[in-house]
Amino acid sequence: MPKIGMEPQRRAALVQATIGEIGAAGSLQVTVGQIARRAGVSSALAHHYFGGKAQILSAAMRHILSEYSAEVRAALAAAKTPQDRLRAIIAANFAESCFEADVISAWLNFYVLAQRDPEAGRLLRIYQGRLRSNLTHALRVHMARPEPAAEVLGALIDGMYLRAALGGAGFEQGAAEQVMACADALIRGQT
Amino acid sequence: MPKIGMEPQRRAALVQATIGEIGAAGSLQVTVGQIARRAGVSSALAHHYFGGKAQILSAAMRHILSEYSAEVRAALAAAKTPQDRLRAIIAANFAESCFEADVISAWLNFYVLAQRDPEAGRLLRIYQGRLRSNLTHALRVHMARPEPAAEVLGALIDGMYLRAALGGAGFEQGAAEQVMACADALIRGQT
DNA sequence: CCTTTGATTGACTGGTCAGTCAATAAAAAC
DNA sequence: GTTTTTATTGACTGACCAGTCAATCAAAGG
Repeated sequence: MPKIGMEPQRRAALVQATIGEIGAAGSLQVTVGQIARRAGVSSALAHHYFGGKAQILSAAMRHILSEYSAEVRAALAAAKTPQDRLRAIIAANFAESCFEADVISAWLNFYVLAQRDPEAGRLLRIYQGRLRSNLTHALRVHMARPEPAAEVLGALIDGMYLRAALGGAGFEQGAAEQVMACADALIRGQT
Repeated sequence: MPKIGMEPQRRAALVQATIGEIGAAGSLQVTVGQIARRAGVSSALAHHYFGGKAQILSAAMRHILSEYSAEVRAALAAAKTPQDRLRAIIAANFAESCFEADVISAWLNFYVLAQRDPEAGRLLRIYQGRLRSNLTHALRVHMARPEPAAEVLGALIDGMYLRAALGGAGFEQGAAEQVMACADALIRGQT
């Protein structure tokens, strides 16, 4: 019973399924067949809409990054005072929609993909650039030379993701607080 | 002309070739054939000595981790004063033998492997545990409650590796200095 | 109606790769 | 000098998988 206008739904389902499969497998070596099955369609349809596995992966990556962007933008908009902005950014980075097993695993795998696929590298560099810029702005209220601290906090957030990917225990909130504590120390201990 | 006692040499060459291939490909999807060719032997011989691809990967991982351990141990032994220890550990983490394109790439890929292979996860957790322990000890000279700072510095070092894996510019020495600056700030700004 | 268009699939293909095995050859041991 | 051990490989196989294609089905448009 082919209904019309399926494309957007199928695309979304496939993207979601891709993240789920990557998370479950802990690897980019998921077959188009697995992804398609999880999305409830045939692998041929996945190829039909996306063209190839590379495009499916790319779409999944864009989805994660855009969801992340939305989270940060919302947090920034909700920040009452300039001082709030720093905490808002850090909290957004560990919000549920981003800091979740499947997403973290996919995100880690995208770093690997970036070593091979220039497009993936470009996307990741854009993400890093935005994070740096956001942190720099937020830190400027607190310190004269915010750049080094922004760099450190950006790397620290990535490091927390990496450790979360390794599994371990209840990072979920601890991570955000540790990053905030580090931010406080950087502000207080500025040279 | 089969000489005797080749096994150790072949194993070492294959391990080295594995790291090289992973670094070149930016992925664990390197074939046993590629690894073997780089090591100058047939893929059958690689299977003969290691049993399978999983064991080759595991051996490469152990090699990187043990080289890393040696670097840290040497740095710690060379530290004159207790205050030196912290800088020594951080410097060792960014020493040439560890902080090199191929090795970083392989190390990142091992984090991915750890999501699927419990043995890889175990090894990585041992590495993290040692780093935490070393940092905690070194920080105790400077602060009453070193644990949170050690946690943060460990994650920060991992984050720096992750960013180095993404390529970018001359991290090589900048990274170490940024981590040291962060350590100073944590010590100075302790609550 | 009938035809165009979008949705959807099963079946097929060409290529790749981990792992096996029997064979060869040289050193070592007896 | 024969046997054992170690080193080494080419050739094979069984599985898996991305991508293709022709066919089917139903809604929409005329």
